[in-house]
Amino acid sequence: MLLSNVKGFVEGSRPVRISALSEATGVPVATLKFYLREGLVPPGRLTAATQARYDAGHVERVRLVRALTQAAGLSLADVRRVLAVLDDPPADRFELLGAAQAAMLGAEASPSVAVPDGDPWPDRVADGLADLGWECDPGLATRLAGQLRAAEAAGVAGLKAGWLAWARASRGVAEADVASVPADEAGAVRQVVVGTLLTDPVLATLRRLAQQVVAAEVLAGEREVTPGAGAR
Amino acid sequence: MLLSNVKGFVEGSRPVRISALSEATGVPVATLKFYLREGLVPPGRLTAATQARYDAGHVERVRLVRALTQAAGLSLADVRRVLAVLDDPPADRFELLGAAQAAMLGAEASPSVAVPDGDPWPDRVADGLADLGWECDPGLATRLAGQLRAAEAAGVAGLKAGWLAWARASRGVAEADVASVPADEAGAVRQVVVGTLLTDPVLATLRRLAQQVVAAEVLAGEREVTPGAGAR
DNA sequence: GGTACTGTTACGGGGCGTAACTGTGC
DNA sequence: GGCACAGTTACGCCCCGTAACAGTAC
Repeated sequence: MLLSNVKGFVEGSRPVRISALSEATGVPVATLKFYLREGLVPPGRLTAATQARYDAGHVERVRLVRALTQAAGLSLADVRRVLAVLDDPPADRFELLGAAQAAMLGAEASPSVAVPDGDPWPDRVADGLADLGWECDPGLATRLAGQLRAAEAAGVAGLKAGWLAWARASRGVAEADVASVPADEAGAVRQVVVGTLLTDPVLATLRRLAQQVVAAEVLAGEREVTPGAGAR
Repeated sequence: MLLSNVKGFVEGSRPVRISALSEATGVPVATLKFYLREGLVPPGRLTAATQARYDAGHVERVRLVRALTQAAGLSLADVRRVLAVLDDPPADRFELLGAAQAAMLGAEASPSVAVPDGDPWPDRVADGLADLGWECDPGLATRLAGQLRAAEAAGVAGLKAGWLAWARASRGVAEADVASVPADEAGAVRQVVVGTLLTDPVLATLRRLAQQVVAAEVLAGEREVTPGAGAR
């Protein structure tokens, strides 16, 4: 579907009917009606009691919903939260990031597995963040501790040392993230929320790619050290 | 639920009945039966036609299934694929990583959004990986291109420069990953598969934490440069 | 013989649409 | 007057369990 220049959306993109909206986005009319019903897409401008028009904003909105559900894997309930922040962005730029992130935290699995009282992870995380000089939202830190605990409980090794290494690497990611945030208010929210959500899968893929590269190097090194010998 | 030391699982953990398995894992009996039916948990050892025993392996298996579904957000179909690899790990250590990763690629959303012919991303990705000196699975590279394309189509900015920065940061993550892989065959598969899946959410959280830290620094810098002025 | 199991079948609820229906406008 | 459209209601599919049941063992 090579769209974006479809019947009636050539450029000036004057308002169109729902069938054209469907063509422009590749989303079935019935599904568009469903999104309208659910309030994920704002209603069209009524030209009569039973006639409505949709504009370029609707096209973008529909595409956004589809991107968040299909590419980022969000549920419609999560999408609703995200859209709420986009539609009503916080005025203060200092609150922006927090609000944007709060909108995402419904997603991402990990239904806040409660951490039992004696668990060492909350302290470890707090200490580690302090060592890094990271001052941040305690809610996120708790979340992190819970995730680490769950992984360890499932038998994952190397977390104690690993998570700090990951944290340092994450700084590099975040620097690229922040550098790409535009100056204008609305654009900033959108970039932070949509950008982060849609590029989380990108990072997952990059991690796997990098694992392949690093593993290949390590294995090559092993071969050199113990030529002719198998693994180990 | 402070478990792991429950009735009958004190240490020697001789085989027990399903109700004890339920108590030990915190999973309802009906759900355990469902998992057994689905083959996600191997059947117990029958002591009579209608009596079975479950051992420590079952406990671990159930916990693993729960961790993968609840903490990592996998569907049961994905869990099934992962378990298949764990149960029958590739013999060659060089194939191990590929097989382990293949088992994960059913998850993570992004249903392989087909990239249209004229799209620049496949070439950009190929060039970028070549510049980095990364030699890796073309399937993953294609996946990456598709994800980047989807993000850009949704209006995310800064990807052209950003993804390379992320790639470099990902190397650091992967080094920590690979360093934690144990020498023995079965343990290695488990660590790669389970470790990666369960710590993807950890990385997402770390990214958000790092965003807060970096953003705070940048905003502090802006304040210094333009004292008294609001956000730019 | 009552209770705790075994395996099986039937049912339920949430999520995400899709199809069908009844108007109204052009 | 035939067709496209608007809004609504009903239905369907998949996923993930849960409840209920019949038949053994202890």
